[in-house]
Amino acid sequence: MTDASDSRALAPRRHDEILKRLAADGSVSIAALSAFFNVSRETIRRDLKQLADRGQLGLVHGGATLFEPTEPALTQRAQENSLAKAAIGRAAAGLVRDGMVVLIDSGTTTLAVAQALSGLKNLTVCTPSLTIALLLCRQPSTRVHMLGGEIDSGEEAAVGIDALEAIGRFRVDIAFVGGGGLSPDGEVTDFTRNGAEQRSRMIAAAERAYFVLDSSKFGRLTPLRIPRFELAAGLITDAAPPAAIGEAMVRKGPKLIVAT
Amino acid sequence: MTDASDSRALAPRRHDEILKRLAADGSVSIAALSAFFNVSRETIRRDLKQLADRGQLGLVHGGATLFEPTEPALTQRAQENSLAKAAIGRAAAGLVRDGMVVLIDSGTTTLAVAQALSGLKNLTVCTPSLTIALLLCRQPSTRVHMLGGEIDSGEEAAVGIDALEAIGRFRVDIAFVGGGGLSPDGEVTDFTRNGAEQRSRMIAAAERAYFVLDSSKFGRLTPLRIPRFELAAGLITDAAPPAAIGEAMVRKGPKLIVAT
DNA sequence: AGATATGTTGCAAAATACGGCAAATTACCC
DNA sequence: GGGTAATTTGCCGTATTTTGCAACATATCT
Repeated sequence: MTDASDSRALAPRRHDEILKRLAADGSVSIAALSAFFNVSRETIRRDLKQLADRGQLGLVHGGATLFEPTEPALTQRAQENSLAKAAIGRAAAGLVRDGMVVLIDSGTTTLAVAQALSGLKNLTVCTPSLTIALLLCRQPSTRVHMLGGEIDSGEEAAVGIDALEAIGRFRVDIAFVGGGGLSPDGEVTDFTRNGAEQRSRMIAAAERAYFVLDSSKFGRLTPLRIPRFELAAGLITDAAPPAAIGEAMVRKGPKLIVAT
Repeated sequence: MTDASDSRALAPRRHDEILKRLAADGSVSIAALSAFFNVSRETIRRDLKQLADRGQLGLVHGGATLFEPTEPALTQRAQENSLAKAAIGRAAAGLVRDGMVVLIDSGTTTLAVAQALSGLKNLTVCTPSLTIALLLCRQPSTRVHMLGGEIDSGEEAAVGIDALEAIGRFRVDIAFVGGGGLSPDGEVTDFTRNGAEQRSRMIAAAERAYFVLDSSKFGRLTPLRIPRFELAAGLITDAAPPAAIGEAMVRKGPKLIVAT
């Protein structure tokens, strides 16, 4: 209207400016933006909503911040469903014998598995998880091999090329692998391409591989299938999944193991 | 009330700042934060509670501290001579600039260096130490690359062939390397063949390499010379070594840097 | 024990989010 | 150029969230 200075271009001009400010400051406020553009708060809110739908920022009360698919912190995730995870850990540890080479994926459920291994002797453990490596290297008579590589700060574990290559160098007796969800058609899926590939290689590297997923993951949809998922020996969980999902998975190969 | 000019503090913005300060100082106080943000103590308390629920910090009376699960042996060693080590850490961090690639060896003195890096941005850090990797991967805008390999349970760090090879893949701006002792003839020495070789490669991989040794190591005799030790740019320590030792070292190449 | 500082809770005020609806602008067709 | 449909934008009322205040319980210090 009366502003006329640069109101010539419409929404896209605002969007560009918003993203610019966001990149500069880390966050933007609706009040400041509406004052700057001489438009109403609702308009800015709609702009932000559009940008949020496109995944270019994250909405918060009063404005927006850089999009961050922040999974909850590891320490908190470890406590959610901790009873179920402990049960899964015990069941998993029951499959391990003294002297085995064990591959343990990153994640909170696998951390519970690691904690349950304390009674065993002469294990060789490979893991990409900093937390698990630290935990187990303090156990006497356990040899730990850390899979190196770039650290994902959310998982606090190595991901990427170096970790992938390192996995291939091991002959593993038994692997415990996490996942992002168990899809309705009975497949374990993951959040990222890297993660899916890494887990796939873990399965391939192990004599026997077990997924460990707590029941909150049932039916959850995450974008990527884990290749060669069906080579896994089984899925260890804390409650029976819906019949349709469980049967679909068992038909593809992996056994279903419900820990109590 | 409405602080017109001041960029209105979105709740998540406060959270970011709180975490930043926490990482920098190790602890934050409610009084200081409420003064800084111009909000009431209750608001800060609610912020801290949320962050604590997410496991991102630990609450204490009057504020919050870094959440530290359980780290026995190593952290205990880190306490010894901690004042000296902190000084060394600060001096070392002063040599680092935003955006550098930093290689940090395992050990308690190097851990102090890692802790002192918190103010810097866009660092890429390589380390064989589980503890340092875990610490720094929680820092925003810091990329961590864990050197993989078999974990030495005393050092809680990767040693051996895999770590040696991984070091060679990096182009490093600056490296901070530990050692077992500073021998009477002015050379840094180590306990094990593997350790000496690993440290040697770290020196070779870096544009500039600095040893970090606290003064308790002066004159200590450990069995193995660190090959190519003289390529290091300097030795950072907390007190001047005996003149004979210091002069012997400086003649071989490395400068002597005494932190205060 | 007394004094000071901190934590906790309930409640009210302010700011913000969300939906519906009308006005203004733009695009489009004839 | 006129007219109509579609989109954008602003305004309003209500629901939700956030924040500050006050009163009281608890902890810490001297």
